[in-house]
Amino acid sequence: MAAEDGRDPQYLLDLLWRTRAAGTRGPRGSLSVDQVVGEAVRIADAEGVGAVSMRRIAQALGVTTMTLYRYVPSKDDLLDLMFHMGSGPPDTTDWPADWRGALRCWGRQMREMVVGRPWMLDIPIGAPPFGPNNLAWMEAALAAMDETPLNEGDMMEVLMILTSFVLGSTRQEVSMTRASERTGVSYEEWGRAYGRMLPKIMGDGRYPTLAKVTATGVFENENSPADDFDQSLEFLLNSVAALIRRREDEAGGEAAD
Amino acid sequence: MAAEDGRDPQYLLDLLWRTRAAGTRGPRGSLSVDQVVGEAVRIADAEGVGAVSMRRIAQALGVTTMTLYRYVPSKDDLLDLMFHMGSGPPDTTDWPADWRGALRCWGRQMREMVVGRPWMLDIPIGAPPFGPNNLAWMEAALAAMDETPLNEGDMMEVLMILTSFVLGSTRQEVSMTRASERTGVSYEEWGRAYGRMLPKIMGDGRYPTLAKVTATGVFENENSPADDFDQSLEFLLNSVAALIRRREDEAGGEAAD
DNA sequence: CATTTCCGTGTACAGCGTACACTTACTGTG
DNA sequence: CACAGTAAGTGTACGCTGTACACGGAAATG
Repeated sequence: MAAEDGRDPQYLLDLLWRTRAAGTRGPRGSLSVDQVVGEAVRIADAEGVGAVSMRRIAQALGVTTMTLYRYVPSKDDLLDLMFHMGSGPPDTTDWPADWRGALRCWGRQMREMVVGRPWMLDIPIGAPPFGPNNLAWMEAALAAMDETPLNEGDMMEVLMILTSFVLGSTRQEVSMTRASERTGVSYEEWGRAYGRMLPKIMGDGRYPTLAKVTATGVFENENSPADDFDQSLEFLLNSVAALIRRREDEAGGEAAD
Repeated sequence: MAAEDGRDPQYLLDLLWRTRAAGTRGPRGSLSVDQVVGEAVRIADAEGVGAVSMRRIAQALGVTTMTLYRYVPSKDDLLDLMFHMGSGPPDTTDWPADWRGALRCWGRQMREMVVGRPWMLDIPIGAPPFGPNNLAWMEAALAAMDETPLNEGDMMEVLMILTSFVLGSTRQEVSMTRASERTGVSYEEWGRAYGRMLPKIMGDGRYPTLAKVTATGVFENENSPADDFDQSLEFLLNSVAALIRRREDEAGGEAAD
């Protein structure tokens, strides 16, 4: 059956959306895709994505390894599913009504989610983010901007920029904390190793501006990652505010037309 | 020897910067770290990071597998090195002198680099980006902003936001093109599969805003990825310009003080 | 009941990263 | 020049990975 091929985009989408046909004949399966992916997520939460193996999942589920392939076409697809389902939808219950407050909550919550599940950043990009949860995140951000005079193109652009920023900065943050964990010694040790490197950097004249900037002590700032994140997020929200103001002016001009 | 441990941050930094002690006794090695990493990069360029294995590299270099471990402590570290060296420094020769033009070139060139080496996005984050090439990229952006009234904190923040944006949006772009490649059928097929999905999305009422936005046909826009990127980049540069204007005003106020 | 369908299993294979013990060849020192 | 001392490169081996394939048996339909 061609539809069983994991490479068929339709198949992966069906997997994501639980819309698989599911023939009526024969015995019912004892597991579900959610159980398989859920167990994989549990393992990744506990020991990182490197600890996720088909045998391991199967053992935890009390079945043989090959059984899993009745529910998931391949491990690559399983990883895709883990990414799509591991995120979960945003929790919008306490969000304020104004666009800026809502987007702020959106960004913060997204950061927290990824920081809490850093293995999501390790999953190589397979399919574009078209799962239910990803769409829910998109929906939340778009809904926040719906009341503004931004047009659809604007909204998509802002969404894209915010998403990139959140994932990118979180990625950087995780790389730091992980470097400490992996080497067993913390921030300070890394800082000292880096400090030993700095003279060479300064010395060889290849990075004059960087040398100047580091000399002012920007790297020794003691802000928490969350604070740094918030600050940059406000910067971006300011830009969005400016864009909104521009669109307001345009609308005003049209109305007067 | 403790320093030989790949987990020592100092060791990795030495590897990055080619500052290893290199005892004088005994036979000289026939290879170099650059050769090993270079071959790994060549394989990744040709067949993706998944095709990079120690045996494969060794074979291409005409040595046994275990020989590689004389130059590189582990495959994880090799991947780190690939990331750090695969990027190469930016080419600033044709960049304009004004900050905006320079940052625009910086962003575009960075995108092109990653699009040309998409496997860089597949390497799980190991160490923070403290290699010579990464610092060169930082230096280039900071140098562009050096003439502006931005303070050091501003500059680092802008650098961080721009980097996140470039990597994040490129990541998204690569995920799209790769999904087509992996499934063997192109954009259109994915579009159709997605189109078949859309009614369900519209129907279940969970994504009203998204439904509204997609209905306006934003997704059918035929802009090239590069155009979309440029547009968002300009948006961010506008924000930087606004920040610069604010700092100018502050400086003016101080001067009048 | 007969038949179709498909779940779950067992075995097997090719490939992976790398620990370890070893030979070999080179180099600086006595 | 001879002799350590040192490090380069090799070969073998182990435990792990993802998954192809063939099979037995249970379940639901006609």
